[in-house]
Amino acid sequence: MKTKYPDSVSSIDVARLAGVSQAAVSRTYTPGASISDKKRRKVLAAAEQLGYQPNIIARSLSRRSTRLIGIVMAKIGDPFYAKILATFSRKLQDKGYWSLLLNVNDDLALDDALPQALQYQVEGIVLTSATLSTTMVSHCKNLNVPVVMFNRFSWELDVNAVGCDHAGGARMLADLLIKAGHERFAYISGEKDSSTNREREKGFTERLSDDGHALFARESGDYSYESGFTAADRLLSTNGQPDALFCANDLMAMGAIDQARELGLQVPGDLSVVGFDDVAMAAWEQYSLTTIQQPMERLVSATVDVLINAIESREMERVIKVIPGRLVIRDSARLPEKINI
Amino acid sequence: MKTKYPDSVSSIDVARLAGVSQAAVSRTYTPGASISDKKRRKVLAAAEQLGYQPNIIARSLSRRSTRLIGIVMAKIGDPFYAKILATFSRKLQDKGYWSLLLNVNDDLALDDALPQALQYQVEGIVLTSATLSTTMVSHCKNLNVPVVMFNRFSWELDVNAVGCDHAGGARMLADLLIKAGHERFAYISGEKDSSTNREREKGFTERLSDDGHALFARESGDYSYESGFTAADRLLSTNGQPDALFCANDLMAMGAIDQARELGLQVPGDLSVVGFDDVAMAAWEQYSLTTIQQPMERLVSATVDVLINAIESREMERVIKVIPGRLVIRDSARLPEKINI
DNA sequence: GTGAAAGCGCTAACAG
DNA sequence: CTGTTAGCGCTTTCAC
Repeated sequence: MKTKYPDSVSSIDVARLAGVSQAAVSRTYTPGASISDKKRRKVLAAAEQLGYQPNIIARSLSRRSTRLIGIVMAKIGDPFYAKILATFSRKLQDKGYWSLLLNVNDDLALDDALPQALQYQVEGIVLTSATLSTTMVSHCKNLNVPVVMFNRFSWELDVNAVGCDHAGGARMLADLLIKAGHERFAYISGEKDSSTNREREKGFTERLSDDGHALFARESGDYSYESGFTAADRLLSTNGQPDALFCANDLMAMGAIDQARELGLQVPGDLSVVGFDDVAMAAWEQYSLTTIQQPMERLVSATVDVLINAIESREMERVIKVIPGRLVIRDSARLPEKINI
Repeated sequence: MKTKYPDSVSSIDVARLAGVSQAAVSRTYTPGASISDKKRRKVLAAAEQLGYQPNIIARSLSRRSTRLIGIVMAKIGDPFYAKILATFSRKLQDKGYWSLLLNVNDDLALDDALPQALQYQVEGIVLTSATLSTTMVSHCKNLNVPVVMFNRFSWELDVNAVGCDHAGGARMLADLLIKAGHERFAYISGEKDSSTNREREKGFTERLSDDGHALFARESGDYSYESGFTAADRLLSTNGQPDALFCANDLMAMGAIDQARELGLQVPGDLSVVGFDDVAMAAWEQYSLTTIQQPMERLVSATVDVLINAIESREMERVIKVIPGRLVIRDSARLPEKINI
C-alpha cells in the first residue's frame, strides 16, 4: 500500500531548506511566538517554495485543541434550519472555529452521532434538533465539552440553552387574534414532543384562556408544508369552522393557507392564519404571512457566545437565554379596528 | 493555564486498567487487527469503565487519514442548496466520512477557505459554488486531494465535475413552450457568470433558434425570489409582453408568478412560466410550477462516488458526469394540444 | 496473538 | 531569540 500523502511537506522539510531549526518554523506560524523577523522571512520563503501549510491535525493533537465545533441538525432541508446553519457556520468561522456537520436522522440517531463527534475532539456542540439523553449529557460533561441547545429547553437536563421565547411569541399572536375579534381559534401543532411545539401551544392557549377563550379545534402536523395542508383539510371541511388558525410554524401555515383557498375560503376574509418563524417565504405575495420573527442573528450570536465562552473560560455554570421574538404583521390575519398593539 | 482535557482518558489508561499492552487496546479498535477475543473483552470492559473513546485526531495523524470531506458552499439558505447539503452529509456519513462545512461568502472567499480546509487534511473537497482558481487546482493536485465540482463545469480547469444537464433541461422546457404554441419567449437569468446560468440560457435559446424563434426579452436576476419578482416587473410592464417565461431557477419563477398575478395576469392563461430545479415549493398549490427536476439523489450519489473513488483508489484521471434532468409538468405553463412530449 | 518501539507533524517547556 | 527535547494519542512494523 502506498503512503497516503507522498507529497506532503512537513515543517522539517521547510526547516531544512531554510537552514533553521524545526521549532523556528513552528514559531513563525504561532502568533505571538518570539522569532526574529529575519528568520521568519527565511522560513516563509522556504515554505512558499515548498508549498508548505501547517498540519492542523498535528497541531490539534499537540495543542489539544481542534477548533472544531459539532453542529447537530436534522431537517437541514427545512428553510428555517438551513438559514440557521448558514448563520452558525458563518459566525463560527468569524471566530476561527470550524463546523463539523452532523446530520442526524433515523439512520444516524443523536446518541450514535454524538460519540463520533466527540471522538473528533470537537470543542463544543450545538444542538439544533432532538434533545440529549442524560447519559450523553454526563458524557459531554466528563469530557468537558460544552453543549448548547438551540431553540429547545429542558429543565431536567443540565445543559445550556438559548432560544426564542416561543410561548411569548405565541401569546402575542393569540392577543392579536383576540383583539381582532376572532371567536373560534384553531391550532395546528408541530411534532408533538418537540419543546418548541409545547411552548408555542402553551403560550397560545394560555393567552386564549386569559380572555375566556378555549381552543376550538386542534390538529397535529409535523412542521412540514404538507402536514399543514392536510391538517387544514381536516380542520376546515368539518361543520363548525374556526375563524382563526395558528400554525406552529410558517411552513404549515402556508400549507394551511393553500388548503383554505383550495376549499374556496378567503384568507383572511373567512379565516385568519398566523405562523411562526418568519422564513423568507412568509413575506412572499401569495402568503404575506403574519408571524413571529425569530431574531436569527441574535439567537445565533447568543448561542455562539455562550458556547465559545464556555470553551474558552472553561466556565461550567449553566446558562439559559431566552430571546423575545417580534410580531410581524402582514396580511394573512384580520386586524383589530384600531391598531395599537 | 490548566490543561485542556484534564479528564481525557487515553489508550494507555485503558491498557493499564485492563492489564494489557497499549497496542492491544489499539488493536481492539482496529477492525481486522489480530487480537484474541479474551483480550479484546478485557479491553472493552476497561474502556467502558473509564469511558474511553479513541481519539480520532491522534488516529488521523498516525494513519494519515482524517475521513474528513470539505464541503464548500455559498447560499446555504437557498432551499435547493440546503437540500443538497443535507443529502451530501447523509451520504458521506453513510460511507464513514464527515463533513467539514465551509461557508463561503464575501467575508470568506473560496481562495481563503480552501487552504484552511486543506490544513485540516480533508481527504476530498466538494465544491457547490464558485469555481476554483487555477492555482488552487494545482494546490489540491500537489496535495493529492481530489476535488469534484457539483453542478458547475469548466473545460479549462482540470477538475472532476458532476452535474445536471442544464442545457438539455432548458432545451426540454423550450421545446414544451414552443409546442404549446407560444410566440414571445423571455428569459430571466441567474447570476450572469455562473456556469449553470450560461448553460441554461444556451440550451434554451438554442432550442428556440432551432425552431426559428429568438429570445423576445431578457432580464437579469440573481436566483433569488426577489430578483425574479422585480425582473418580471420590468419584463411585464413594458408594451409588448412575452407569453412564455423561463426563469433560471424555481425561486425566481415563483417571484415572477407572484409579480405577474400582481399585475393582473393569469398564469398560465396570459403567461406561461417555467423554472428549473424542482424545489419542494414548486409543487405547492399556489405555484404548481412546471420545471426541470434535478435528480438530487443521483447527482449527489454520483458526486460522492467520484470523490470517494478518487480518494480510495488514488486515481487521478479526470471524470466528468452529466446527468439528465426530468421534465415535471404542472400547471404554470400552457400545454400543447396533443401531449406527446 | 502479543509487546516494545519507532514514528505521524507539531507545540511547548527548557536551557542557553 | 533560538535549538534541543519531550511529549500529544494512536498505529504499525518487527521480533518473539
